[in-house]
Amino acid sequence: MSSSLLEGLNPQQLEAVTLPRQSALILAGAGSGKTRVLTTRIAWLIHTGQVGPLSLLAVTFTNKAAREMLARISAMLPINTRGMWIGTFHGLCNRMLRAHYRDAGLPQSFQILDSADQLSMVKRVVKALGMDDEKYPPKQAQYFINANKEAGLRAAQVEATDDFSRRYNQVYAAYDAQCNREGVVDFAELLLRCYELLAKNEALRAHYQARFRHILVDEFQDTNRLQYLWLKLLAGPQGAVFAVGDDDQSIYAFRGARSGNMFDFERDFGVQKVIKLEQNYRSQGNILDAANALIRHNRARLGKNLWTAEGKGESLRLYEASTDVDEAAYILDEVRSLNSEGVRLSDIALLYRSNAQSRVLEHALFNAGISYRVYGGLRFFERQEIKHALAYLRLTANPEDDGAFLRVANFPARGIGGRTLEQLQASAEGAAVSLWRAACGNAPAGKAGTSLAAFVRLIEDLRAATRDLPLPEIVEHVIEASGLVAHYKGEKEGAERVENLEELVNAATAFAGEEGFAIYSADRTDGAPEAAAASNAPETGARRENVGRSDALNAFLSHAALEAGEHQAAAGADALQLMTVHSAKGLEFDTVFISGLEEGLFPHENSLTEDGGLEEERRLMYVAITRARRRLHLTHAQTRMLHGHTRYNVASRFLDEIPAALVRRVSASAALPALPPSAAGALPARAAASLRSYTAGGFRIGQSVTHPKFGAGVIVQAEGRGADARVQVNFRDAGLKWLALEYARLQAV
DNA sequence: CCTCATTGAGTTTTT
DNA sequence: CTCAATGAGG
Repeated sequence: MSSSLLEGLNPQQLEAVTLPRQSALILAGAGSGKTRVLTTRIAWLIHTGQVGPLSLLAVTFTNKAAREMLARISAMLPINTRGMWIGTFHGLCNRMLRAHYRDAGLPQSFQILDSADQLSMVKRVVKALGMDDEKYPPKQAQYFINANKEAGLRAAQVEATDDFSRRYNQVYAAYDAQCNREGVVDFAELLLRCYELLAKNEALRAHYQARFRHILVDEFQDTNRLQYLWLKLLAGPQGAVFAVGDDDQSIYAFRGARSGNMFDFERDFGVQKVIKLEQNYRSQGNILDAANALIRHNRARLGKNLWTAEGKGESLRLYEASTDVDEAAYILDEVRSLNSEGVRLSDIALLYRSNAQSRVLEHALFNAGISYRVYGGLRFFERQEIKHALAYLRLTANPEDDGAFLRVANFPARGIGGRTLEQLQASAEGAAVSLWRAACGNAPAGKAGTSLAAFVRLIEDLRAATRDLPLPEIVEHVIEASGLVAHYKGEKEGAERVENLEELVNAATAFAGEEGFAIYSADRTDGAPEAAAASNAPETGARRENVGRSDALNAFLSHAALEAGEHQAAAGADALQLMTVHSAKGLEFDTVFISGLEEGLFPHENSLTEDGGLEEERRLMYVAITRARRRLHLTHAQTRMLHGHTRYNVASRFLDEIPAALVRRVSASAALPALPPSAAGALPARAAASLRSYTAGGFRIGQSVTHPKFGAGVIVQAEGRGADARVQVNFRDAGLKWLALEYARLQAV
């Protein structure tokens, strides 16, 4: 099997896989075999004896990508991947911090806050500072904190110039102080803390720099500043970083990703070799041509052109719907006929720019009885009942966790009201201690004090009773003894929640039994340096079966925070796939529908005011197009219901950027009766009825028009008659304008 | 403490 | 329009 490792690679892939030890940038276009190159290189490095499995580090953005990488490596090499440093940025940082918690200034059982936990902590801090949460929304403060952490800045280093940033920075400082008191870290903190650990601890830095002879990075275009700095520090001056990315698929600038890191990387790491992977193994020619033509309109590019050895394939299809409902009907018909031709539903994707668009589509599919699956719902570990159970578990691991305390102190209800908690918070703040300590110490007299004491006793009992239990039994005991299960059993719609709680026990069982364990546990088997070894728990070198209760529980809680689970429970076997373009990244389908291709929607109107926003939208469109293997349908609607109002949209400029020769315009599907060609005639009866309000000039609301100066647009409002008649036109490029019909030389399209 | 009503916001999202 | 979050009242 090993001799066949390199078989079937094209020359560029082969060169990338077998590159000598040096920093290199691999520009890997969509569908060019990026993951294959990455995993084959790892397998090749190990197989040829250039590096041991424990001396390389590979980092991804999602757990899914990390799992896939591990699975592919196991398939290529007969080695045990357990213990290898392959994971997400956050997962790897967590692992390092667990191993060196003392050097990092963290308690051994530090807990991880997810975004919701973080927001509630920020709210508490804003309140404690006596700030007006209307004027300074906690959400904004949270954004401020994360943006600065991701830029590598602590509150003391932030240059606050205006009043708002000064106030938010105050929140940042207080928030960090509170996190330290409670022994909790947010996602960005995992990275920043790990970065600082390596930056200030020379022995540790030297150890890891020497250890990780090869560092491989997936989706490099999505790295933020802090991740880049972390990589640089970890690699060191002698490091070899193999970065794989595609600047054309950078669609997360809005959350801090800097595709500019690719330029910096070439400079900072003295990159000698930039390899472009441009042969695409996924899509047929017409689809690739469309993608290439579109993305050529972007200026900020490293430059790359995809090609395929396959034929041109089918033309793209463009359908202009009258309404969003009509658009859904078209898609439905096409899906039906494809399905009857033998295309599996799960091989068809329905993509849209924003989640709100899925509603109409779902409605149509539901009524037609077509099974579908929507990505992007509540995830398992984010469910209320699961968060409650985790809060109890967290309190048994670390009672100083105020967030967990507040979440369950009165859930299930046990007579600890808002008033009691307020008093407790005040006394905790006064003494600069956690709520737990405040509750243990000077519990107020009376009924409130009794309830608090009972809660304290409950947590202590949970702790004592689970001390020597294996992980699944800890979880089982806690969901029962906390009263959660009983509470939900008593609720009329609580059956599903009880099931989820039981599922949590199963999750713990699965977790304890598999390798996920190693990823989140402190790393004890790979000889960290003195400074580090000293900070490890006494049982250095312990085997997995000896790992203590707190380790197993901490690992499981980390897992819960860092891997919130599938977006939705896997539905029936064969279902149509509905998702936003963002969540489609990395996936591929036989047939893809991109819906809502309208100005204002895609590109989204908010993006137009942002710096580089339009180019990011175009990259997003590029990602959408390149998901398709054989068939690509593009649809837009003249009229769409959004936020309770009808909007009249112009076709997306992206449609104009695709060469007409690649596209076949289709009118309503063959399954529907043929319609007259005129725009008004093509409207379904109910839509036409609602639009039949003609203005004096003979123009109609919803009609497409052109103006000699402003170009293409759609009439969205009309008023007045005769010489006073005015219409409001939504121009694709010029935006909304009121025009007097007497003067404006408007033309119907 | 729970329920009902009002209010407001409404791109994209992983960790 | 529709969902989530907050606040008043039983």
